[in-house]
Amino acid sequence: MRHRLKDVAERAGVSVKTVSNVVNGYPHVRPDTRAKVEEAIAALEYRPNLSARNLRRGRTGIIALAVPEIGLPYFAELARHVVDAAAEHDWTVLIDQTNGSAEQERMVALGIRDHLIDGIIFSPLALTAADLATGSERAPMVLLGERVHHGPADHVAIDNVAAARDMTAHLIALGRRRIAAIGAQHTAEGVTARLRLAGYTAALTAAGLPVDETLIVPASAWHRTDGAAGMRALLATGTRPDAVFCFNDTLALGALRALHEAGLRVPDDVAVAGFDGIEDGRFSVPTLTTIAPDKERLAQVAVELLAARLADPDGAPPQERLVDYELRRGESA
Amino acid sequence: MRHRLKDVAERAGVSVKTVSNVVNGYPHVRPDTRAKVEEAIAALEYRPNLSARNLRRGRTGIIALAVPEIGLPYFAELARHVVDAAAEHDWTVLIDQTNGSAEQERMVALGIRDHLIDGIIFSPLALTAADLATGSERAPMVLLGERVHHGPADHVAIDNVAAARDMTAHLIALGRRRIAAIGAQHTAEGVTARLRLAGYTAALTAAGLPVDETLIVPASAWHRTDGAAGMRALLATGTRPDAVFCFNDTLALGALRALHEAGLRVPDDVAVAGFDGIEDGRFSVPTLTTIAPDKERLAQVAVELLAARLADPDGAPPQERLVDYELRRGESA
DNA sequence: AACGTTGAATACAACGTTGTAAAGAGCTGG
DNA sequence: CCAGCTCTTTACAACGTTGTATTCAACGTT
Repeated sequence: MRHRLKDVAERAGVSVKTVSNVVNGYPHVRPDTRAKVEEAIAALEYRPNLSARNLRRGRTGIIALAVPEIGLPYFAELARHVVDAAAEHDWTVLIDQTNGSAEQERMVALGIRDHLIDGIIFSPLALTAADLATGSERAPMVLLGERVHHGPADHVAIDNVAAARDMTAHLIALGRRRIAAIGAQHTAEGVTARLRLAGYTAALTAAGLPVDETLIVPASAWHRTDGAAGMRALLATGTRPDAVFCFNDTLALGALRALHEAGLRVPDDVAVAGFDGIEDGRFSVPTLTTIAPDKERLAQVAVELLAARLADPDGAPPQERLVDYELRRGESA
Repeated sequence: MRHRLKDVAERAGVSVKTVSNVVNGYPHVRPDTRAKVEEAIAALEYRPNLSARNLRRGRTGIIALAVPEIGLPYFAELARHVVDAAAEHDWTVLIDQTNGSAEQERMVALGIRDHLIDGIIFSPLALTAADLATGSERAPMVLLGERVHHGPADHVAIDNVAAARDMTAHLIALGRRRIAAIGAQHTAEGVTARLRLAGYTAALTAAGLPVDETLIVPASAWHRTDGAAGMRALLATGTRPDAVFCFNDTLALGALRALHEAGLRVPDDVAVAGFDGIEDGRFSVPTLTTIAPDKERLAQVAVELLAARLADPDGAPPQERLVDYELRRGESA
């Protein structure tokens, strides 16, 4: 049987509360008492029962990170940084996979698991502000990545429109004129896609270039395979673009693959740009030109916001924070 | 304020226990009573306090998955499958990052966080069987990936030696004779590395080929950057190999990159093989020939073993289970 | 009509912890 | 030597849930 405070107390010859005081670092404990208690703790290998502690304290020390898919490099890298940032607060991170389904995201937003978590960092794919309308009492939430306009929760993101505009402008500056985009989503859900598309068209328009609908390729998901399929579709039309802006890096890696199979050279024949700054892009052949958000900072800010909200639930009105990004040049564009 | 069983009970005009019975699906509840209670639950948006439930039941419904780094594709993909498999048991997965440090792994093994988790699936990098010696009472543990010889816990893995032998034999069958290996680790910790190296040398010996120490390149970590560095080091010696067996896929991707930078063609000049079957390898240029363990099955078996151990802690003696792998041919070898 | 049997609902205690309030111990200064 | 401190330790209750034992009602059987 596992040991409890009571067992430690009996062995040390003190009260249960004194042991609790030692465990929690309460200052007014005589050194010799403390020593006795610590001896007993060590001898019995006592470890607090967190369920009981949580029940009593009303906090669990666990925060959730909800992402579409933990297997995707971007989210995996993000998760790593969130785990690191949360460790600073002695928080444990529980990872929730929503698979990008509105259904599962709604469950997360509704706090199906609240009472188990103190707060949640949520990277929604499909949900809109309306879905997020806070019910009466819910664990504090920080939204990542999307600009859910004036949603009811704190929010951290990069400026997707500006970043997409920058990247497109970069391609234009390289002398490219027929610039395709892969990853458009015309559904209500594709918030990110819409923002990046907006930046793309803005840059084209600013440069006096036409927005050619046939160069805008939709992708329901943003996996490598979708990027490859999109690129193949584009090439199949016969009108070859001289550059492709993919709305994330995995799409871009898929596109690189399809271009390679088609016998086209990157960037000579077609320049390729991505978005997300994942590690893979630094080692692909060719290396990827991409928008690299400061993921570490993103995670830090998210955790900070959550901490503030936890300390004072009704403190400030919902915050909107922007995090820097960098246009990282690789060989692909 | 959040609602409790008591609030629901008052609203429905029944006892607290009756509400609890409804919540838990206890069969002997009259339909009209059940209806009243369910109405109250819905109206108050009642959700059970899991801390209290856990305290009472002695279970938390949470299992931990401890991996070196969640940002690495292999572990990210594995995590995805574990989360899916755990969902079948209504378990939530908490991901622990050990960063491959023996220190942090020991903490996990010692169950620093037990009492919060019902069990743990552990993919150790640095720990040996000795470190894992179970203390008196600890959450059930399933080991992943390494053959910690007759450790005290259940264990799932693929046959690393056989897989490495197969891959090396494959390279030999392609007509390669100077086959390098990247990823060797001569420290006590590198169990996996040692097994894969054993398979490699076994295949060479079986084919009557010499084991050339200068072709065996160590790598302290197995990231892309280490693979690139290893490959460069290999090329710098002046004696070019005609094939490279990298002990995991990220090393291989790094090696591909370094070969590309050196102006060498893959597989014409140098064949490259990896290990792990990560998604990236299907889209790299060239695509990667690799050992692809059945990760989904691996996760399923691990979860099953944990479930069995949880149901009956002292049931069977520690199990050793092997999971199939596949030599997946890509363009690189 | 008394009986056991089954079904439905309840009261109570317990899970292990910590906050509160209060008691005990040891000290200082008058 | 006692009043009035401060420091240390304690008893008790409470967090919200569920298992056990119990009560109460309704039913069919003899």
